Amino acid sequence: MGKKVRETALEASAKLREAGLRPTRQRVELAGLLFADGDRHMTAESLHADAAAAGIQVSLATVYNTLHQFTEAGLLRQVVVDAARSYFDTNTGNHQHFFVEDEGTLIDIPGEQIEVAGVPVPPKGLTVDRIDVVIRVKRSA
Amino acid sequence: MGKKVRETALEASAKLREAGLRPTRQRVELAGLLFADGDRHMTAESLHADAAAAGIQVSLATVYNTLHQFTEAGLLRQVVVDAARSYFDTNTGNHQHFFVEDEGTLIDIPGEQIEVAGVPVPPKGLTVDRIDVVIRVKRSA
DNA sequence: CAACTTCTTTAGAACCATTCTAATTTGTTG
DNA sequence: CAACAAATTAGAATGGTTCTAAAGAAGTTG
Repeated sequence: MGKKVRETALEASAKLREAGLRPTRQRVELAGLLFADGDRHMTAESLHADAAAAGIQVSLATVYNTLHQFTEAGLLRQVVVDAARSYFDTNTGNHQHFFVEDEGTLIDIPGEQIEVAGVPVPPKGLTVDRIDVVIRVKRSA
Repeated sequence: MGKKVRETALEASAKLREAGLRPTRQRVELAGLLFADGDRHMTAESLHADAAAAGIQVSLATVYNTLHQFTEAGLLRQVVVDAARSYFDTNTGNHQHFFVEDEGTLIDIPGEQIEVAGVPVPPKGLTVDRIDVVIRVKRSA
């Protein structure tokens, strides 16, 4: 147990170093929180709250910085589903999402399950960067 | 010419009345601007600017109100592609978008051209509201 | 059309997620 | 450990959006 925590901290440090990010206390601890268990969705606010709950002392500004740096380093993926706030996902692989509009929560749709056909060639001078599929769902009566 | 403008104003008034919205000067003029030519994408700011350029006197607050009312009435569709601002589309039919990230512009992908297969059944208690596909494109070197 | 009710518009304040700033602290390297 | 570069932070600033409360326009009724 104690060992496990230590290991993840070491792993996190290595991961950060590989990504060209200094393994600071805040980054290591946030990485530990983020990549400990399975896939995870979050906003800056929710991560800041979770960190506080886990006893990690980190400012909201650093949470924002970290989310962006992790995203740039390919450790996280940003998910645009809501004009009001930004979501991030620890699952960086090819997958799509359900978005529960009433709750503002995301649910992963694994792997290659969804297939998008008939995508036209983009106009001259443009190349496809990514295809995002969002399935908006509502609580049914 | 004069006649054309008058007609669109009349059409707009009718359309608004049908939607349960009072045909006020602002709403009629904005509708005229929006539904005059073909499909159109906009943000609140851009519509406000276009209105000003067209000599329509309307406050930004009213532009926001109008966009939301038109959307609720099914005259517009909201497109979520950018966490920073909200886009609206006069094309309310079933279609998807290219989003040019460098420019913040949208390009329609007509009709049934795109097909999404393999959508799983949503978790218990949830029903699909809409499926959005966004093809993010970049200016190629 | 007068009187009245209800809905709209509006300027400006308020809001809230996010970014920025400038000063302090921490990590790294020789 | 000294010295420099990079990261963190509190709090201010920003920017899109919403709210507020007051004035104005539209609809209704007699």
